[in-house]
Amino acid sequence: MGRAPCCDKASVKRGPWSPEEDTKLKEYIEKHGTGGNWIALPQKAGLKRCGKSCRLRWLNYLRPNIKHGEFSDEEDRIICSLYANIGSRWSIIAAQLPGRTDNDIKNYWNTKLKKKLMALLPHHHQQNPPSSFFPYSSSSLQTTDDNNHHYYYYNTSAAGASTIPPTMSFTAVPPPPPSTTTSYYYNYTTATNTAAASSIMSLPFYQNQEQEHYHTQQQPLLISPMQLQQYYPMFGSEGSCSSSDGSCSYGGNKEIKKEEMMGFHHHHDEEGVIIMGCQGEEGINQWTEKLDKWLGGGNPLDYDLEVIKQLVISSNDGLFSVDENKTQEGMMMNKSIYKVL
DNA sequence: AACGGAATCAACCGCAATCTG
DNA sequence: TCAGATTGCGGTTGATTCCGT
Repeated sequence: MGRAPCCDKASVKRGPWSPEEDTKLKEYIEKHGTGGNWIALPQKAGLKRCGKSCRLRWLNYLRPNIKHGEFSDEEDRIICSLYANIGSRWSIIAAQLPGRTDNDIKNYWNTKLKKKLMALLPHHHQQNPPSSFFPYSSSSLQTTDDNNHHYYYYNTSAAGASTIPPTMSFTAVPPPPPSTTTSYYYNYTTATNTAAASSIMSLPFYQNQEQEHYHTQQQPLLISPMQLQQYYPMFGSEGSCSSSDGSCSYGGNKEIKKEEMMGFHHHHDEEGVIIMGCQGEEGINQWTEKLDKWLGGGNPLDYDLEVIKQLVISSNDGLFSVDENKTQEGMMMNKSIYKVL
């Protein structure tokens, strides 16, 4: 037996709501509540509408304290930061924006905010977008900066998670190393639960346009450890680093001695990627110092802008032509990277 | 003024999760 | 425990408005 339709489509009204229908629905709910049963509500309220339609109309338009109109810069920042961390889970994002509905935010993102961010992108990115499915798939991302430096990323978030996963991580993968060298990756672990995720809302996500081209080949495009500690206090992972010669190289041209990695939490994940982390003020300071040494500094706030840009251009929504060859190339690159670990 | 394409956004659709008897 | 009912969500559609020519 198939699923019963939620209502008889032939006998219910569809399309835009009239002011009279709005009034009926509003008055009924204000007087009786929803009764926990949207399916039965339209009949009780004297509406020839599907229960689903009533629910949508109430939640998106009629309920009290709905905010309409322009989104503020702060709201933009919140949306972008959350999108960068949890993807297109509009209901969760909407929960952080009082008065905004998931539908509103979704529409705003798809029609305006995404384009706004795209406008900040370097031209070549728009012409040759990298392929990825950040943040909830296990796939690679390749991109190229203005100096024709190549970057490879690997997202280690759980694929297909229906709720915020216990941990989310994003690993920046430097360019493939020479075949004889062990590669070094580093990783930032983020939110542990919805409460932690909600703290993302104040995460600064971008700086002005002038700052967007700062990075060099040695700088993965991520938020800084300082930011991480500020917003994700639980940051850190456990384990130990081991490799055949006790050292790791970064980007194929920077050797990181095993001793230098001591003092940080580090381990290989199931894919063989070295995950590093730190805890406490001292750990953060050490981490920052090491990163400066390993990576050559840079403005940490710019990391977010790049992450969000990658999200925008990788949304795979048909706005951009995805080069399948590059996708495959990126995947193969990552596989080859794992092999040398 | 007329037309066509782009932009906007309310509403719908289908699926998965959750609830309930 | 299970099947059907209901809810909630994200993707998509299509009517309307806007804007450039």
